[in-house]
Amino acid sequence: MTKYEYIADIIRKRILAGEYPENTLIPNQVELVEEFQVSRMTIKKAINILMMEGLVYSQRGLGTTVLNNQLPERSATLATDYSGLTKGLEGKEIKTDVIKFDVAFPDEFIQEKLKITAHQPVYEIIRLRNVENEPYTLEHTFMPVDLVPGLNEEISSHSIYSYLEEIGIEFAGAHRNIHADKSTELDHQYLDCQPSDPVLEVEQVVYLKNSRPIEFSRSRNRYDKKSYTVLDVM
Amino acid sequence: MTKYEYIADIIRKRILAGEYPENTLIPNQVELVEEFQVSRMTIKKAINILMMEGLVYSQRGLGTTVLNNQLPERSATLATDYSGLTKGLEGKEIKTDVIKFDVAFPDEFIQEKLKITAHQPVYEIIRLRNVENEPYTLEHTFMPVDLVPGLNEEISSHSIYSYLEEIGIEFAGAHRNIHADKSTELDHQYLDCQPSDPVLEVEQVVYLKNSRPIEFSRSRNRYDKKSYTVLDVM
DNA sequence: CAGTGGTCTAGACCACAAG
DNA sequence: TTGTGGTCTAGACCACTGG
Repeated sequence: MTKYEYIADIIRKRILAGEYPENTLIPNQVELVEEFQVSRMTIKKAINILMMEGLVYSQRGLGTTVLNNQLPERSATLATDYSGLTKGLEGKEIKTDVIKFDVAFPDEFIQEKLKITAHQPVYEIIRLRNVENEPYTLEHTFMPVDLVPGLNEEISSHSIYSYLEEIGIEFAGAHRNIHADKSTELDHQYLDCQPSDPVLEVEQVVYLKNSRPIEFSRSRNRYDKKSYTVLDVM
Repeated sequence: MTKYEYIADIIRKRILAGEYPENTLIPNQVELVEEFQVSRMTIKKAINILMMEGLVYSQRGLGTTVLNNQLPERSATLATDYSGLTKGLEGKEIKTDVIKFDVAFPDEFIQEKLKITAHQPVYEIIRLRNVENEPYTLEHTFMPVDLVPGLNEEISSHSIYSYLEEIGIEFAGAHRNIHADKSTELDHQYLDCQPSDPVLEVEQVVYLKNSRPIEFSRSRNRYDKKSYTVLDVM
């Protein structure tokens, strides 16, 4: 844990606890320098984190203001949440049905997305994630076999991402595309939705630290159960 | 223009020009310090910008790698684009029909979103944006009157955001929620879509630098014409 | 004007990857 | 071990806000 992360954590707690109330200024950077006994650059970096989280906003000449407490809305998934399931679901019962688990050679589309050749096999996995016994997301995932040795149906039925973390795989980031679509036969069957219901589809490519794509997936969500939130700071 | 923005611009151009090819390392930070005659912190900040744009990725001990050229995909709107229309539409003919332009008192929902009281009037504007004579987005917008003096139907029929920039209004950021919905009567009428077609709805609150919300809007998009892309760097 | 945050420096030390 | 990027410092100057 770096100093600036540590300091950001403390200030965040103070904001959430109301110690620094909404629409007021937090102590200026010089005062924070004195409190934490660090350089101002370090304070600045800590505040930057909070600004990217949408908690505060800094203005030259004025100070740093606490914005309205942006708490998690309804069942929305933060766009920075890439494991597919919201952290807000912690504590709830999550059950995963593995509908398909296969190894096959990729078609051209998948080759392009995962930057691999036709001769490198991929896992093809379809999973239904249930939360509190209600269908939540239907995920269709492709991963290169050579990047994820030892993946199997048993692991898939729990959390693939926990497994990846265990074997020391580190992620660099993800590219997502979010759009609406008509529901298909498969959606009706598994998401338990009506033919007239739309779905929210999220396509993502997840990259490793070495810049290789490790996953291409499409997840389809009931339109009334899931949405995405994005926070832009300019 | 700060030094680090200037340097980021130059390095970005080199990457896009192929001078720093994909999947190769760019010169290390010490070399860049020598080339640009600045401190390493400044080089670091410049590289950070490119990393947030998804162009490069830095690893301790290794260097900074050029990632695959992430060019704009299909008709996707970048999530950091808050004016409602993609910059990729530049050069195309955009026509705006103002369907409703009213001033009224806000209901509770809008009061909450815009952080105002029931006695502060708001503009309520419904606009249809057409691109190349095809319906593109149906926007339903609320803005506090006191923040945007002099807004009228004529201005609304062009670009509200250009007007806001002209009168010197500065934005701090936006909160967006993206989800799918069934299409309504209004959608069928204006977006020229079928009753069975879903729509992609984006709700956003745009904040000013002084942290006041200036806009709450819902925009509804044909599911086959628009999507959102989000880039996460961890 | 005084006070704020934004940038920038020159140098230091550390964590990490690779040979 | 060497070279890389990540962090951190102490101080400086500047741009902007408000009175």
